[in-house]
Amino acid sequence: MQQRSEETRTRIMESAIKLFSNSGYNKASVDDICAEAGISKGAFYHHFKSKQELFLALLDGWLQTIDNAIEASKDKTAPETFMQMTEAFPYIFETAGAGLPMFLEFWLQASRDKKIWEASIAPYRRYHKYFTSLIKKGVDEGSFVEVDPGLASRMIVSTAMGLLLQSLLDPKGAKWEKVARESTTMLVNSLLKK
Amino acid sequence: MQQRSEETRTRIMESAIKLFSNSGYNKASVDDICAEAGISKGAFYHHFKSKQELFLALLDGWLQTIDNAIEASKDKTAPETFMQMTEAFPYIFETAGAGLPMFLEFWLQASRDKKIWEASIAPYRRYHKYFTSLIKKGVDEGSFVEVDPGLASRMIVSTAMGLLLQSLLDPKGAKWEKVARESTTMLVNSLLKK
DNA sequence: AAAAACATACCGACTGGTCGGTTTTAATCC
DNA sequence: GGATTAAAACCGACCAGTCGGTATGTTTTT
Repeated sequence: MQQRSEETRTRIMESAIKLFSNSGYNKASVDDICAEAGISKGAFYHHFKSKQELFLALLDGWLQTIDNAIEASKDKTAPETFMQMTEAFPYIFETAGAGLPMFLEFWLQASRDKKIWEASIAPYRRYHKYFTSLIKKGVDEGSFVEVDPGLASRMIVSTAMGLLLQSLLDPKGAKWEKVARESTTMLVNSLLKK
Repeated sequence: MQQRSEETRTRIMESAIKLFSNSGYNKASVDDICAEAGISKGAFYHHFKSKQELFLALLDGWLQTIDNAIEASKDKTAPETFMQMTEAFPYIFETAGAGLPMFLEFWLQASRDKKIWEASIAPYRRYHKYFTSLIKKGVDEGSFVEVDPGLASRMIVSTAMGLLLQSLLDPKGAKWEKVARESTTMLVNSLLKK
């Protein structure tokens, strides 16, 4: 039965997320990951042909969760979608401490590793397209003022990313969840037609 | 004479910036840095007692340039300062490809290394304070609408950081300099009293 | 000649990855 | 349904190479 195999694979990936987040891609050794997962090196290389492939698998899973979130808000109006996003903020910032360094790790690796870059850039562009069309929809619906949807998309994503980055650097420097909510409100307000 | 010593130290730091940017902190070995600088390992450890200390020195220099820029705009009005910042954008995005991974490296290391974190967090908070007081000044002067200066400061920094991050991931995905200029205009416009 | 600046050879710890062997699993046969 | 078997899953010792850092010696400066 392949259930045990499945479990092992999952344990490897979970351990990797934990260690990559805490120590970074380079510092977290394959041996460390194996120890954390409670398996042997042989098992590791049975499931993943290299450390990089494991990283790619992690990236894939992460992108999948985003895709799912987007899929879930498919048939809502533009403002509704934004409101739903703000509701996710508490959860995001709660879990940010653990997941964010991992996210940054993705970014950094992508800027240096061609393979990883190609695996990242396509979904990233897809998300930008989605956001752009969402804003365009809002403009066409008449609920948003007339802005350049592409530009607004870049700005919103930028604000979100920058906020997350700052919360990572200085978790106790501000009530980040509150800052994020107010920032979104401010952004959406400047977007909404009065 | 200590001029040669000074030169060697500078060469080490320049080589380190180049290699850290291209390969990252971990992958860029001390040997690599020495080879790039055209000096020996002995010379390296004569000038820096460890690899981390070199990194800290780099961070220091980088923060210094920011401090200088702030100092230069000391006695201008708030809107003027913002306009001056937009003028620096072309230069920033031109050199971003080389310097940004290094910047991200700072960030990532800071989130994991207590020593580096302490060296980063103090200046970071200082900059936040500066921005906040700048916006507050603008509000008091009557040129800005009444916003929460702290919140606005976080937002502006976030947008800048997010934009830089995006330009790093996808340099050819947009005309980032233009996006940055328009974003600033949009932000300042929503801040300026009509 | 003293000290600062630099070079070279080297060390122990650790890295990603391999490999031959062992156990577990599940389908097959009697 | 118990024995058989082959493949899948797993183990852990091991390899070649790399790393940051040191010890010791040589050159250059003052």
